[in-house]
Amino acid sequence: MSTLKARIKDVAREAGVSVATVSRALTGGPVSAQLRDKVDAAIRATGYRPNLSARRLRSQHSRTIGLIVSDIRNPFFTAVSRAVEDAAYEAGMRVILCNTDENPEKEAMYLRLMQEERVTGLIFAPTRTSAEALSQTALDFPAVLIDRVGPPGLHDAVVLDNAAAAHTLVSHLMEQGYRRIGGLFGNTSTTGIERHAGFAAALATRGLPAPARFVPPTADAGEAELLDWMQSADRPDALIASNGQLLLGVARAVRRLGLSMPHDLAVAGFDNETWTGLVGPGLTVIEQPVHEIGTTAMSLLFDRLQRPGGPARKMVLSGRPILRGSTGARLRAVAN
Amino acid sequence: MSTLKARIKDVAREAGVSVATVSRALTGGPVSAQLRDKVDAAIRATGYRPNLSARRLRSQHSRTIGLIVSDIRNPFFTAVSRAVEDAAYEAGMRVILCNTDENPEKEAMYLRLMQEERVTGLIFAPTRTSAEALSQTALDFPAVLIDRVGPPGLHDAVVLDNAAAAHTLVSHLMEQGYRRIGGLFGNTSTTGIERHAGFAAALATRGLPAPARFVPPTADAGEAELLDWMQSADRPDALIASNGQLLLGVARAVRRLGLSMPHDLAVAGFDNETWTGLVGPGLTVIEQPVHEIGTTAMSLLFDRLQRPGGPARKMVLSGRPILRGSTGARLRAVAN
DNA sequence: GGGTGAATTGAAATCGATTACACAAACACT
DNA sequence: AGTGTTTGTGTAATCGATTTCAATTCACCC
Repeated sequence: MSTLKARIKDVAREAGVSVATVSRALTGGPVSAQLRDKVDAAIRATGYRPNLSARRLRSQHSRTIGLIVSDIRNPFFTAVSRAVEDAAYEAGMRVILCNTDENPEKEAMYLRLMQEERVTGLIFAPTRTSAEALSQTALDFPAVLIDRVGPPGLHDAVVLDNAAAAHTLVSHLMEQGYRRIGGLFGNTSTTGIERHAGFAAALATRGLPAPARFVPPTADAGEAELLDWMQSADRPDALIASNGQLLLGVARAVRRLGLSMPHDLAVAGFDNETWTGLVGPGLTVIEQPVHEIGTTAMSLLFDRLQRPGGPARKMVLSGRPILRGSTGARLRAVAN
Repeated sequence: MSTLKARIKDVAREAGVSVATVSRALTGGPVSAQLRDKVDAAIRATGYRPNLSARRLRSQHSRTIGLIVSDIRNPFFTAVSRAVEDAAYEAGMRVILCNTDENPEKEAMYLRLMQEERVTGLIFAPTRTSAEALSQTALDFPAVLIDRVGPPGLHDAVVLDNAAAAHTLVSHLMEQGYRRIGGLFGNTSTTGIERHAGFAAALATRGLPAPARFVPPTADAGEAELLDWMQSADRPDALIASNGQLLLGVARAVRRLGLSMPHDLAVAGFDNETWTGLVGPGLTVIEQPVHEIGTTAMSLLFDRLQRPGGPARKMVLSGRPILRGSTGARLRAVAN
């Protein structure tokens, strides 16, 4: 009954055995069935719960994995983190989640925290700046980078085939007849750069210009940028947005300007968030395998823990294009 | 340099002081400036990071708060958890996040985990079943319930004024001329019950029937239920959905049936998720003060930690109605 | 110049568990 | 019967920090 205060020593006294026996009963060591029953009864009687800090200290493994993302409110990271947490708890591990807000200082601080928690491993979506710094910092535990790549060869990684996905979207838009295709990219991560590369490469195949703007990856920034862009001279007639937040901003700007998709502006983007099928004619997007990204990251991490040596592995997953009305076929003369 | 292995003892040797002095330098105890500098230098030289497990074990406080929600992918909980985490890290505390999927067994298991982690406090959104069981279980730490109420007088709580909010939505619909107003409610939490009460009360003021359906709080369940409902005889011409997931399901069903809002069906719901202004004519919703719910819960928790005695406090926050086109004015004869 | 008190410092106890080691009993095999 | 092995158990060391307690220094004040 008197919880909180019961220690293993109390259980041992109650059961009339040594603390070692209680510990063994707890952790599945060799204990006779008879004593095991006594211990179980004593645990129930005392309301004993093991102290995980003591256990971790003595056993020298934390059974904890760290997860550092920019913002858990971003549905992409939410979904990934859910997959990571499920896999972790499944394996009897805890997760420590940290939000960096794309702030390199916070990233550095949380990396220190991970050391202090003696995490077993880390899953990390670094900003561009700290992805580079990551080559300097030696970590005491294996890390798997997700979504964004770091210095090659140093850490395991799970990423989308960003260039290919962007290429797919742009090709689709070109097939639909669009020629003035703009791109809105996040400026804090390597994904923005890679997606821009695919975007530019696709347009280059037809010798088309590739007007691009890099902004902070937030809905507000995306909305403001598009409002500005659509009122400028080089207004595009099709647009790709390099992540869910920017796509949300774009959808807001489109509504605010009273534009209709795809007639006034064709729109395509990344991240098949819950609502993308519901706005306007439906938004064409690249769906990222969010759950697989999380589970794959955990698999890589567990593999690495079992075989610490070995070369870094990079897992490249493909996105799935979901074509909807926002890029709908439009009969138009070859424009421009 | 040699990280991972440096213990406080190594730092002490390197600095030529005792471990006690290093500890005091670390935690801001009384140490002369001279020795403090030496210790700082030794810490840098050794790459020392304190072991939080050891620290927690000895100091007997974990500086950790637990957060148990049903599903972090629900944007409501995502936003609340972000607020909680920010407040916690601000106060130098860690957060342990757990997802229960509305499963009472998982809830019980995670409550045990909280005991084992010796959390300083807990923030918890219980299901209906475990909200009741909560009166039995004595916890070793203060808990603040959020979103959903437990047995009165036992724990601090932060909730929305659910009945009033639902009443507001229904009144608004009645003012718009709707008379066949249905309600779709979640069946796992007390919020569904409270919102249903406000819904029924509002309709009762005009002697109108209050057809209600209770379903699992998921988009799929909401969609399926509405598809069924709209093809039945007692089809409503206005509907309220008691949370964001159900509202999402409703929006999907509306689109799938090719209905137009509000002409074929007026729709109102809870949770002003990012996309609610973008679908159809915009969805009328009650916006919950998600961030305030999180910060208020943390405030209540910290207060409670400082003054352990005292009566349980229940903080009731108001939702903010956001009227949009999905319930837009419609000139119609007094129907039914 | 000696007594008083405050400020630093270190040695050792302690937090609550796991685990190395020793040992006893039971068992198997020549 | 003697030896070796396995199994179960207890004692005590240990993990890496904080904290108690006592000792030392030093300034200050009659």
